[in-house]
Amino acid sequence: MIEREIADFDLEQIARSGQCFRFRELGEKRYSVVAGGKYIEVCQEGRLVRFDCSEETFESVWRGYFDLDADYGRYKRAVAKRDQYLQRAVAAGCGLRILRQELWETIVCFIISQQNNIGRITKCVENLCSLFGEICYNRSGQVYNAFPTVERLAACTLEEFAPIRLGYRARYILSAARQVVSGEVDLEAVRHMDYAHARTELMRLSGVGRKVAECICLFALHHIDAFPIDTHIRQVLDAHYPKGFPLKRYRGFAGVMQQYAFYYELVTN
DNA sequence: CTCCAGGCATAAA
DNA sequence: TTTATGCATGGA
Repeated sequence: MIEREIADFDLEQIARSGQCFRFRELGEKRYSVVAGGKYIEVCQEGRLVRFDCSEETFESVWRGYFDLDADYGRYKRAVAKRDQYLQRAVAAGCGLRILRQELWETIVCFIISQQNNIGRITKCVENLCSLFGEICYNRSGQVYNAFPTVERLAACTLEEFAPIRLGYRARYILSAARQVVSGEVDLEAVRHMDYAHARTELMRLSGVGRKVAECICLFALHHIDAFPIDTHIRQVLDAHYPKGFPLKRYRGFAGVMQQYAFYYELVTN
């Protein structure tokens, strides 16, 4: 069991922020997460966060996953004092973090996310994992499913996807998986590209347009200058930033501001 | 019944 | 290059 006092960290906000669909609420401020094939239970009391794992696993996996080495106070202090909207958004989501999620998993989840709502996205991801994800056991001997590998999904047929209820996104995922397995799109290369090149390359995948590619860049590749504009952010920009969002002010970490705004819309609507 | 949810692919202008 | 349209599903 690892215990840490962590500033600017709120497990509940992170779990509800809609960047990862594999958090499960176990109890009061207590969640499980499956990421990169690994299972962990985390709980929080005030600033004290408990990670149920070994020191080695905490250092090699979860410190990076939860972005614990970043100084979110610095991001928050950059917010313009007179920007009332963003000030409120940061106050509402003061414990958010940009996670470092596994690339293939993030590609699939955000293909599913298009023209969809978070509740149904979560169900689709659950269905996908329980059908095609490797069966694993946590430290208590409970079963969980890893996220399906790209090879496993590439070997599927559209008919096998039917019970997942992916709608028209099923063929996108199948095609994207085959593009990766065939080498047509090289994810290992994408990992080493800068933001602009990674986005362009990801958009070659079927079902991945600009918005989904930017989400993948932000939530998997940690290009935190990515600023995905979805329907909610569009409304925020129209209502509060008629002259455009001040991207220059937040150059290098605009994606963090995007996440504060997205979460704020989530909890206030 | 209609409208909408973290858009995308395709065709047409 | 920008702008219209169809697309699966389920909940409000």
